[in-house]
Amino acid sequence: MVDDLPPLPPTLADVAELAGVSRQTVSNAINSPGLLRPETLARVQHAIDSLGYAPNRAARHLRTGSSRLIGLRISPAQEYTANAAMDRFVHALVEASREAGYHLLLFSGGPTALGARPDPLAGYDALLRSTAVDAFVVTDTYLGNPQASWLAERRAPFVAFGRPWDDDAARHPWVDVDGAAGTRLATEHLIERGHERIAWLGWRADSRLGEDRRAGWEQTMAARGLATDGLAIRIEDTIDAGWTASAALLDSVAPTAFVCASDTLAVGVLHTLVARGLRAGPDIGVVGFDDSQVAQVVPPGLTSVRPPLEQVAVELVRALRALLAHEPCAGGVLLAPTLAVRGSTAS
Amino acid sequence: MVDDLPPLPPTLADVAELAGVSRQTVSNAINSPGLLRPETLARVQHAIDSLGYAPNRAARHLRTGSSRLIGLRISPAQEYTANAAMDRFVHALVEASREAGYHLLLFSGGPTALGARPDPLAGYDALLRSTAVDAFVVTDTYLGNPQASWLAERRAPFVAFGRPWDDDAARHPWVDVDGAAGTRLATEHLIERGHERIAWLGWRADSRLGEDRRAGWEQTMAARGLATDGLAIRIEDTIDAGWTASAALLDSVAPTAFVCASDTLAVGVLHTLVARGLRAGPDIGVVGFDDSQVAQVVPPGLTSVRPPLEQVAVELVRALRALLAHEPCAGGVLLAPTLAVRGSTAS
DNA sequence: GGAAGGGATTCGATCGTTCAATTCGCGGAG
DNA sequence: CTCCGCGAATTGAACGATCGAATCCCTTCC
Repeated sequence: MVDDLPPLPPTLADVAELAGVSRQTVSNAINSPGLLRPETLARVQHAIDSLGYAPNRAARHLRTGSSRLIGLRISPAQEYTANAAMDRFVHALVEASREAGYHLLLFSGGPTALGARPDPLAGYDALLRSTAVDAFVVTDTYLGNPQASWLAERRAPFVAFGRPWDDDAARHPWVDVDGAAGTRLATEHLIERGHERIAWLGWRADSRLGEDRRAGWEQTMAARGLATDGLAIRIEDTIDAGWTASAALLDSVAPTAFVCASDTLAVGVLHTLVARGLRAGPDIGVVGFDDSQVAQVVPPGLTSVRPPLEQVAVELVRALRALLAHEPCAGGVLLAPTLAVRGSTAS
Repeated sequence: MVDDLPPLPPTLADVAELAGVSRQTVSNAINSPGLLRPETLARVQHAIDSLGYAPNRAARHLRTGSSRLIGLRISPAQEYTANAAMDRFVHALVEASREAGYHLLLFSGGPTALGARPDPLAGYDALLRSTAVDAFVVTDTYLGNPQASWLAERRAPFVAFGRPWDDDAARHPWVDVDGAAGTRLATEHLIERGHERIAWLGWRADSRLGEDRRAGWEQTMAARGLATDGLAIRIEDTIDAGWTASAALLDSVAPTAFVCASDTLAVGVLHTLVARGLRAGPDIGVVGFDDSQVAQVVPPGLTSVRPPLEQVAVELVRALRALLAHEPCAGGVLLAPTLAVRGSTAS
């Protein structure tokens, strides 16, 4: 039995020979076509096409020092929450990267299984030292981002999805979604529907991200002259916490609507309503944050703040290209979310 | 202002000089430590550690021909469905690959924007010819997989998640989830809870995947001597279709439970129940398929067949390693799902 | 004592591309 | 007629690792 291997891909030299030019000329045809005489270019192009030539990435990477790969660390999918935004974001990032001639390299946080502290830096270091990627996209900067400062310290190129909340000295480019603007949209939407007692379900006060979103609710309420006393509560980001807290609020201050820091919390509210025989929408308004798949499909549809992830991805890649081209750092970009209106705020 | 660049990473030669050995000895220390005398190995190791050396992936790739990268094409996240399994799967695959010393390279299907047919092969070809990846994981083989036969034709190494339903000549390794076993679990679970009129909500008959899942329901019903006449319906995989179809079934044959080919369809059933004031669980049993985040969090919790994606990923990587080591193809692997029981089948 | 053996280490070439420097060819200016 | 200048194409070296073959050194055996 003959174990015929796949044919070896053609190289620059093969193309050069076929076209009757030198290797370098073929290289130029690909990288700086303007240097060639039109007739030569055509001849080389024809040779490239007929051989099905594509530059060997390894050789190019070795010579130029650029792998045209962007590193993205993904954390385990959180089950039993509604935080599935990663899916949409990853795809948007793949698409934006492709248009810039980059691919995405995924890696995980190392041995999370057992016997190891969950080192947030594992993986970054190895990829950096082996020159596997040109840059990183860092996503979970809201956790006091040790990654960002660590990467900055090593002068590793990276762009963050999320503001450097805690670190005033941070000088890296970032892209973020304006959480306050999102909850402002949500609150105004509810007020327009006639609600006045609008509760806030948010995270612990040490979450800067959570406080940002809370501010949008608070500002809007104040601007409309609506009271907020006792209407805000800070809890963990789980369905059960949202469930318990919303039940307690209904019993104490009797809000007619909830603005939530996440879809997960909003789903907790939906559970309370179902348990009490109340209808989301006509009886109690509910707005989530993230526009997860859950928000889109859960009956009767959860109105939710939708982060413009496609736009975020485009801006991240734009910043990355500037960074890699050693252009001056343009600072941060703040993008406005939209509101996806569904049944949970219908009357 | 000094634009101090990141320091150049150390090379084999640097380590060799520090340790007082040749380049090749350092290379051996990394790739075949058994060849070195223990004392030499220790000396080299110390030099490696103190310099923070890691092999340059580009150089290694160029020389060995292996990029230690696995290509995975991701399609746009389908919104307004409950098919978020990709998230869990991608992470499981990243993790399994990491343990085998591989990383995942994500790519998309090319210019899906406008003016282009959605070529399912775009991306594969470019990566293959530029030797960017060692192999592919192909996931959407249920679509009559042109990828599989195309890749096989080019002798490109790949492993499929999904059986080669239509192609008897297919000789590539694959891993799949036993859909019939899953719906068997679901149907038996409902029968144990006292249900006898159990409906099937599935896909069009030309979906082999859907017919596989349907078979599990049908076999189980037959084995228990339960009638299935008029209880099965074949529709598209959308919430609206599931909604409409389940409403029609309730009016015509009045089933007490639904087994669905997907969580998306099951969510459609939930919508019907909410609209009619019926409770999922006590009134009507509902079982989905995929164990998506939606199933996990939607009130009152959707019982769902859970594909063992972590196990699938491990088997895929195992098959990939065998393939790349030119070991004989071990054929396919069929894995049994489990049932995640939740409120939608409670009494 | 010398040859044979074998484990440890070294040397030179090579993977496919791009960079830097050079050569070639041609037209116009001196 | 020579020389300069410029665009177009070529040549040789280098990126950092691994492969194959050669070399060294030390032990063992006759």
